[in-house]
Amino acid sequence: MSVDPVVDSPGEDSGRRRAVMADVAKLAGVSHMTVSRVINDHPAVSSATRERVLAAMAQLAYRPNIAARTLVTGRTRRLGVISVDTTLYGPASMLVAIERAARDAGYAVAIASLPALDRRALGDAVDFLTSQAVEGIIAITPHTTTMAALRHVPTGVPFVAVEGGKAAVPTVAVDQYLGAFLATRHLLALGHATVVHIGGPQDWYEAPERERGWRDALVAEDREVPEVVVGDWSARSGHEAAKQLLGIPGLSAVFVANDQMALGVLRALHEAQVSVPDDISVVGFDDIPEAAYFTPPLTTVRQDFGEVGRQGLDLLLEQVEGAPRSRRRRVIPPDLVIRKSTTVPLTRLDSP
Amino acid sequence: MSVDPVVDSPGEDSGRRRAVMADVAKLAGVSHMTVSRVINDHPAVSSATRERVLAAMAQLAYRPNIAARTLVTGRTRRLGVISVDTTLYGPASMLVAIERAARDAGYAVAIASLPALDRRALGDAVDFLTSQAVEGIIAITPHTTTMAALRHVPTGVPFVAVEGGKAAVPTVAVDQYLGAFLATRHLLALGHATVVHIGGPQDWYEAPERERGWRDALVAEDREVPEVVVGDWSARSGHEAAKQLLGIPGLSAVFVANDQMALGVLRALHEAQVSVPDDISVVGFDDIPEAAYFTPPLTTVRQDFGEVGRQGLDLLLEQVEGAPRSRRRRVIPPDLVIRKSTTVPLTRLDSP
DNA sequence: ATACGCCATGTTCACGTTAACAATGTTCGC
DNA sequence: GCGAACATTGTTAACGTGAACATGGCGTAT
Repeated sequence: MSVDPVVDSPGEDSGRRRAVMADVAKLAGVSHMTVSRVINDHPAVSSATRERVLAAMAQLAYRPNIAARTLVTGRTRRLGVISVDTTLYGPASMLVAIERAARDAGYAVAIASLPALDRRALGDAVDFLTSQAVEGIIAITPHTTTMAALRHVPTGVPFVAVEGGKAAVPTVAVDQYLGAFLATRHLLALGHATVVHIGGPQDWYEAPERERGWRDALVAEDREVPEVVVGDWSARSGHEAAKQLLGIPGLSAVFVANDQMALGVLRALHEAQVSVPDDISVVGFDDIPEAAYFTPPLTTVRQDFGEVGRQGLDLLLEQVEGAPRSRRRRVIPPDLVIRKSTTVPLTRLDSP
Repeated sequence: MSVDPVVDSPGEDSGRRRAVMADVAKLAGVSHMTVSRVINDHPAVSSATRERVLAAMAQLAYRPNIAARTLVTGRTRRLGVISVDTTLYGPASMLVAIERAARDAGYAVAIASLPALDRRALGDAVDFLTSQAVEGIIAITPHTTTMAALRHVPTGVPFVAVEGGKAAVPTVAVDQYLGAFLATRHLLALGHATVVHIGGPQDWYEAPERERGWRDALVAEDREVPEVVVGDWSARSGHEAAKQLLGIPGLSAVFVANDQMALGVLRALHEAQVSVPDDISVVGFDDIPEAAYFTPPLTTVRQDFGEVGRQGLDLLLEQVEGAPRSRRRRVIPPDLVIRKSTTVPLTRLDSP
């Protein structure tokens, strides 16, 4: 329990006041301007002087006052992230990736979570971050409502939406359509006559995209397109949706719009004594970390959320730093991860 | 595709430069000081003047320059959050709760994620946030290593650790010991002779605590204390641990240190044709949203992460705002959530 | 009627930094 | 050896806000 002697080391008068540039200057026997030059790596400082200044800075545990710097330079080097529900795996992953990349690029990240999904909440969040003087904002808002609200964001502050469909602002997103297409084609290639789809809530950008990919894959091979059952992304809703589907005669393959709902589906099928994949094949979407340990391990579509976050930051910095803005929309391809929840349908095994 | 006319409304000369206090003052025909008083709700402003100033502010879309304000007041109203892996459900939930509560209290939140779990990474993160002039820091670091590193945090900046055991700093945490005790006692009460424990990695604060609770519950009823098998929180490790346990004769109840590992356990048991709960009862820890939809729905210990986050913020603000600091450690009680993965053991049914 | 006090507002300054320009000393070319 | 270019350092002035103090006008108590 010894007293910690780190930092906050005594100034000359031990007056406890944080050292400022003038203090360093006095101790090093130079003007404050020379100290500023050392800090900003200005070339016009002799190495002898630089050493003296650095020593003084260390001795006083000097930290630059960023408020003063911001005031005079007009740059805050801060970015804002607006996010819906960072409890979800996707948004959480993107947030982490964004923060890492931002820090590497010398920016700090302030966050604002959305308490609701209406235009008002988005406006408040933008307002809040703007009042924090962020130089740019990344929104993780996979909802059509918030996407629409983006249209009303005050111009002037660089803005990027990740995982948010076609918007009035630059965007980075995983190709949901492609992922759904791949998943469905995988099931058809195994020999399933058609594929039932359990979709997500329609006010999320991903849901209609995934549905479209599924539908097009069926149409491309002239298959019947069954009715879509809609859930709300939760395991609970997947569980209920699956119970509805059990009555369908000949059902052998289900493409579920996310892994949580797929979990609910697996459970419902298990309860109904329906074997997966022998009786029914199931494909999910997202590849959450748990998916590989479902019963059975889930075939699903992996989205590289980290990459989405990094590219989103990249796109934002292009705007912030005024680089020649490249294309306004970047698309990340997903990967189909085949595990144990899909196989050849029984009907096909029966009649070769 | 019409041009958006919102905000950024034209200044008098449409010179595009952001309006400052002086501009508002001129337009309203007052001094900048009166504008400042209106902004800060100073009482000594006549309502007529106030109206005029507010109108001018609206017309110019004036936003106060927080850097200037910070410079003169010395207060940033910013807090920092350091977090391990916000991809995990617990940390993510706490982060959201902290941000909400902070914004409500008028503070902004900057984040710093830890790329590694050593003392160096923690030091860097603290350094980074300090350089951002945060007024306080909350660390979400459930590791004994980072906890130990907290000891070396520079004094002077208020600090709180959430979910981090006994530390050199004020702490808020769920009572892990109690949760484990409740879980184990529940199994014993059902009639199981003893309970096997699959523990978490020992360098996490929670792991030894949960193990201790489990052990004490067994000892309290004079039961045999089996060897602990250790996993790494992942479903994969739970799966492997369970395979090791299958050989144990008479095994009828398992207390797993988190829900993900419990998921792996459920899968391993399923693969081995062992019925849960009929052959073996399983209890998890955390109550992640998916737990209710495992096969079978998982009996587990719920932690109120939101509450931990809020209390953590509360504790931090006590320090920041210099209130009479209350106790330095707050403990949140967990809840046992009984679902379908636990029941009376077969042995007991056999011989009544 | 006058002085006192209070209310509303204005003036001046400081916060800590960087930009712009000024002022040294130093070296090099011819 | 002298002027010009250069390297190094210093001086001054912003940046936009809030604190502290100053000012003026008006009502009221005496």
